[in-house]
Amino acid sequence: MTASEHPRMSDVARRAGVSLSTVSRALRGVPGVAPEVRHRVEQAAMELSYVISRGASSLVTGRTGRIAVIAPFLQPWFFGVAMAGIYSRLRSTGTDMVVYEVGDTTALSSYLRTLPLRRNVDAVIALSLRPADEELEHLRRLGVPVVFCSDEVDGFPSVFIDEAAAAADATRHLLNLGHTRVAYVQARDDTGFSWHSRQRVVGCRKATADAGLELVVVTAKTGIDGGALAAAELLSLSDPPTAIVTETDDLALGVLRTLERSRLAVPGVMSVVGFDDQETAALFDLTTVAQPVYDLGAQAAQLALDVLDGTGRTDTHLQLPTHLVVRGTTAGPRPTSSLAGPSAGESS
Amino acid sequence: MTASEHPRMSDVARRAGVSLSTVSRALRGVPGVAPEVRHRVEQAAMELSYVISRGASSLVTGRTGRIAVIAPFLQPWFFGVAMAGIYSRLRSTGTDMVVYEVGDTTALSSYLRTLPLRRNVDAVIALSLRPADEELEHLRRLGVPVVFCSDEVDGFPSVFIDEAAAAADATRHLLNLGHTRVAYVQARDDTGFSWHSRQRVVGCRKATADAGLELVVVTAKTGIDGGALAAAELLSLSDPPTAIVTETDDLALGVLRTLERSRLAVPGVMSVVGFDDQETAALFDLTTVAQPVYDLGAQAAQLALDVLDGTGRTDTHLQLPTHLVVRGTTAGPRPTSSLAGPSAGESS
DNA sequence: ATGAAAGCGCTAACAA
DNA sequence: TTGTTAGCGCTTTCAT
Repeated sequence: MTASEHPRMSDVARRAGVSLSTVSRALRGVPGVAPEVRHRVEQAAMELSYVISRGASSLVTGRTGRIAVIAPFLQPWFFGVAMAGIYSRLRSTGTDMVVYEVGDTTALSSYLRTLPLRRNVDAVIALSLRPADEELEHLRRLGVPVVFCSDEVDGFPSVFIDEAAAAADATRHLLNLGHTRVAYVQARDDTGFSWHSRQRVVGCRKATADAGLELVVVTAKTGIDGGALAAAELLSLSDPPTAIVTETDDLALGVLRTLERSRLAVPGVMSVVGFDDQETAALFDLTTVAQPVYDLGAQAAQLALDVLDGTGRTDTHLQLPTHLVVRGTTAGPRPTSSLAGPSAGESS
Repeated sequence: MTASEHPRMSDVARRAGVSLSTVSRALRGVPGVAPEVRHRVEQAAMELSYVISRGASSLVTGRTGRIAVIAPFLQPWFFGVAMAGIYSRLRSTGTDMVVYEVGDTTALSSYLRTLPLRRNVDAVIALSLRPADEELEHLRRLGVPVVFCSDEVDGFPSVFIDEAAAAADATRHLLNLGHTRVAYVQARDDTGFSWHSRQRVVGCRKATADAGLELVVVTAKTGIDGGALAAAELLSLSDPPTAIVTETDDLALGVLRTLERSRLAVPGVMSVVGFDDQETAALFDLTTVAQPVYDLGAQAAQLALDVLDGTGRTDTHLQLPTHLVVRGTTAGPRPTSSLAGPSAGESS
């Protein structure tokens, strides 16, 4: 893409028989250009297949027309969906989306430290990512436009769900069904426990506490395999639970796998609730908490856009609704709640 | 991120007591700077938290330090994994990744048409996307650096698998098991049939033809639901197949769902083979063709990088290996191959 | 409504 | 080895 081959604004100016600044004005659609002239300029630009060099204009305007999305991972379901949501809003304004993966804490902080200085983007959307407090303080002081998506952060525009309440809903569903021994599978990755993670246990614990019960918590690596291991751990307890809530659908799928391999009927012997409601949840007939991930992304993008055009305020906190989707993996506990009994193998 | 607040190169120059160009040279690490001076400059830059404005330098160098990834969708498994692969290579060179979703043909061609003119990126990686022939010709003439990932295109660097051979492998596996009525579920989205799609049927058809058999082909919308519908269609045939190959794992999952709801044993009554080997394939014990998606992305990124630094050639075609992963959804057909018993056609 | 001129922050000759 | 001088392609006062 050798720069020399592209027509420049002066080429358009010459062809339209006007000055450089007139072309600039005409093409940007600012008022103060005679309609006839504007048309001539557009014509010329079209004939030359002229497209403006954003780099050059951002050098003077200070705006890049780009927004960064930073995420701990690129691969998991959540991020793909959220990005699709973000992109949907961005595309309509012609804003480009540049993506960074900041898997571990050091990558994140090093990104954030150089952020205000690299004028590579106009704003940042942090996807399910919470920087350390001192980083946040630093960003706040600098007044850097960062929008948090799927996390609520003081002093920054944020879009999120009520994690604790959603998790509590799921737990209460189980409690109302009559379960008295409920376990929670918490995910931890290399970054430690995410914000989600911490909020969701709190919600579950509150729900069980309100019922005068205790919550059994085990931690697991993220993903299906992590869930499978966690379930094995729970099953080896001296007094196993009769219901399991997991932090994500992936974990629930793993739990289901272990259960099936152990020939423990679901929901006969064990009830399972996930979180996310991704496509596979329906496939497995998994009861789960649905969260509007696409919208989370779209709204975050909107907030970022608002901040950029001055419409936005840093204290916009947007909470999106979740709802429990009850499917076939939850039911009341068996009268005799021992895990001993024989049980039919369940579906594949 | 107001530009005025950032320290500029001249600030560093003043602080280090050297000239602008010395700072430029020192910071870029080009030879011809006294070690002592270089150190002083780096020191000054650090103290000021100076970070270079890429926009300004790309204005003069003509290089943006950015690569575009264009994909038809952002959400599906394949794209997340491929992007993670791309990113892994890009990050090490400090190249930014800007992502565009060009779902339909018009979005794609309008992107490609303005591409050479918008100097926003140094190169483009097209993910599982094949432009129309005239677009390709146009790009070839312009000499635009485009790398095709998961597709083989003449005159452009490409990274891909042997789609036809992989699909043929899957089919032969079934044939060797003794199946004589094999069906293929082909995916079609709004863009029509992708390149994959066309290649994979060819492979299946060749395999069956070589065995003197016919291949039953049905088309389906992409995704789990599409697969479920396709399976229903196949089950309602007067002479249903005993084995089904699908274009993707997602489709296979849908097929499995319909089969399960129809109470048709897998692989007892029906064998199923997917394509991709994503995480859920193992969960469902699905026999499938594994393709190295992450590597596909990483290699494509490498080719793009190579083209940029002059190392690359436009005729680099890289074929990556696939392999059939045999799991539990495939077995020989039953002796009496009629689909007796509870029969076809249930949906949701 | 239009044009001329002065940069935006950097790199790349060219001198020294 | 270092500094000086032009621009890169635009936007933006300030005149006209």
